[in-house]
This record gives sequence, structure tokens and C-alpha cells, in this order.
Amino acid sequence: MNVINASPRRKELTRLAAQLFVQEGFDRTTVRMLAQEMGIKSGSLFHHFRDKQEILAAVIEEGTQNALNIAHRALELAGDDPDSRLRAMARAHLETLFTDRNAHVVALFEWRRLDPSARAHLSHLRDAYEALWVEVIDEALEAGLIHGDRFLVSRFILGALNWTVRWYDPGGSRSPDDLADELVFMIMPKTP
Amino acid sequence: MNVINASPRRKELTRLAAQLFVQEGFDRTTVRMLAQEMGIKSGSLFHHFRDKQEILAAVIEEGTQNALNIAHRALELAGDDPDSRLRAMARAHLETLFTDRNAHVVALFEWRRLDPSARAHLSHLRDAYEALWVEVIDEALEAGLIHGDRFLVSRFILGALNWTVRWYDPGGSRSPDDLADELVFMIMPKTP
DNA sequence: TGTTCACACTAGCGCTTGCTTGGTTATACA
DNA sequence: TGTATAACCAAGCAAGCGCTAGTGTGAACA
Repeated sequence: MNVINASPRRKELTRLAAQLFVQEGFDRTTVRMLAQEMGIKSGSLFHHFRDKQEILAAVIEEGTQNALNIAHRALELAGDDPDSRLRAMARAHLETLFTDRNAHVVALFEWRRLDPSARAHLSHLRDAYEALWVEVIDEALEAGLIHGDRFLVSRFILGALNWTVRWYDPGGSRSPDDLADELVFMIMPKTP
Repeated sequence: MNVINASPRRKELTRLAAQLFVQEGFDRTTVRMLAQEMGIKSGSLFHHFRDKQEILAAVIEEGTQNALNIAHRALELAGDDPDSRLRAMARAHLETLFTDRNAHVVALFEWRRLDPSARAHLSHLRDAYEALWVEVIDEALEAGLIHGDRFLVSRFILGALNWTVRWYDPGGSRSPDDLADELVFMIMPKTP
């Protein structure tokens, strides 16, 4: 089952939905609120989406697909050096996290609201993304740049990065790239 | 406004509520579900709590208060060495996170559902807890054990630790203490 | 010119929600 | 024995929920 956002109209509606889902949470966002934000009546909403569930799936698919694309591109540009690959991956993660912030916050915190079939489909996308991380971290471990268990290290790094959505202020003095570099510096202080 | 859990009965009800809030999320947990889990009828619930909001506040207060107690005790036992204080704090964090797991998951992910007055009251508790962290991290920075910006370092560490509730399996081979030590090792590999 | 189709509307159905009301029961204390 | 109190129940209200049915409308295409 593919939930792709074919029409530009639907893509725009999905963007608006993501914003409301972040503001209010999925459960507290009613179809009437969604419709009003979109400038239509609540009944008309079901011309574009089969049900409320499908809107959620569309939001999350959009965000995850973008994350995957950005990470792939970043790794292609980064070359072979494990150090710069790790840094590139951290930067890419925060880049997508804050350009598609709404979609990612929904993906991170409303995942459990997905029904089983949508979850199965989207799990593949997410797994593909995490596989990139594991690869880069393995390289850094082998090169002796960082230390510890590969599984734990990747969880800790992703946790630290994902948690930034709870406190980071994009309007502040620090750029997302600064943040990424600081994290890499923290776990890998001796850049040779 | 104090929301303390005076009676043992209410304390038990709060514990049950925490479990349901984790399982279903606050919004999807109905007062009828709560009552059934407690073995009473939905109307009777409002004898113990003014409204659904107050149950949420009670859950979060319980968890945060415990975290604060445990951290204080851990720091008293840890002595003066910045290294062991940082380690003790990380261990204490994961200890409370997994002994009061339900309450903490609710505190972390349903915080926004609190109404303003409850939030104001509970913010103080949370701030007191985070102040302990900032103190310990400052000491470790001054001692040269870890590197980076004090604000960012504390956010990254807390993020990595809090995110463990999303993937850590208490039934597995690793103890929470192992986890804490691994994180400290990752950011502070050269124990002198 | 007639037909189709995307998109929107109005109206409301069936159900669930948090919470209230008025009354009952068991236990403790005077 | 009489009274207070904590804990509970049965019944239901008003509001809000996701979603459906049936209809109207303007642009695109034959």
C-alpha cells in the first residue's frame, strides 16, 4: 500500500496537517481543525484522504523519504574518510530534522498512532535510514575514532540528535551544523 | 497547588494510571478505561481526583520527586571525584528511569498535556533535577574530563539517556548501570 | 454542446467523551 | 446507638468526535 503524495494540492495539505499535528498532537487534532486550516469544510477533507489515519501516514512518509534522500546525498559528497562521513551524517540528520521539523516531530512522537499496515510500510523506510547510520558508525569504530559497542553508540548518538527537537531554537545563534559538530567533537575530541 | 498523593489508595491508583497512560497515551486513555483498570466505576474515579488532568499531574509529580530523591542520594554517596560523580549521576538517571519507567515515560512524552497551573508547579521540580546535572557536568568540564559547551553537553547527555526508554529492553543482558557506564565511556574514554 | 471529473458544500448520523448528580454502603468514632 | 466520612454505584447529560450521503459547480475534454 503506497501512500504517496502525488498531487501538489495533497502535498500542501499534508504540510498543513503536519503543523497542526505538532501543535496539538495527533489525537487532539480534529478533522474539523484540519479542514479549517486548509480553508475547506470537514467533509471535503475526505476527498483527499481516505481517513484521518492516512493523513498521518502521508506526513510521516514525506518526512522519512526526505531524510533518506538527504542522507544519501550527503554521504556521496563526503568521500571515504570515516571522520568526515560521520560528521556529514550528523549534519544531514540535523538538517532534515529542522527543515522538515514538523514531519519529523510527528514521525518521532506519533509513530504509535499509525495502524499496523501503514507502520509496516513505513518501517522499511526508517530501517533503510538507520542502516546508513550503522554503516557510518561501524567505519568510525574500525578506524578507532570512537569507542564502545556499535549498537549502543548508534543508539546514544541518535538519541542525542533526536532529542534536540525538544530544546533547540533554530532562531538562536547556533546553526544545526554547529550542533552536529559539537556532538561529534564531544565523542571524538582528538581530530588527528 | 499541591497535588500530593497522600493516601496509599490514591498512590496505587496513580500507579495504575501511569501504566495505562504509557500503554495508550494520555488522550486515548478514557476515564472508563482507568476506572476498569482500578476495579471501580468511572463515576467513582472523581472521588479521588478532581478531573483527568489531576491524574496526569499526580503521575508526573510522583516520578519526578523520586528522580530527585534518588539523584540526591547518589551524589551524597559518590564523594568529591568529578569522574565518579558524573558516573553516579548517569547511573541514578537510568535507575529511576527504569524503576519508575511508566511515570517517567509519561513525564517525558505527555508533558504538554498538563494545564498551565500544574505545569508551573512541576517545572520547579524538574528544574531542581536538571540543576544537579548542570552542576556535575560543570565539575567534569573544569576537571578536563569532557569537552565542549556546558549547555550543549548536558542536553546531549540527557537526550541520549532519555531516549533509552525507546529502545532499551530491561529483560536483556545489559543492566542500566552497564548502559550508564558505556555512555560515560563514550564521551570520556581516557579514565586516568 | 454534452459529458466527465476534481473539488467543494450542507447536513447530520451514530457513537464516545469527560464529567455530574443523587443516592447507597461499609467502617470508624462519639 | 447515632453520626460522620470515605468510597462507591447507576444513570445520564452536553459536547464533540470521525465519517458518510447526497448535491452543486466550474474547468477540461469529446
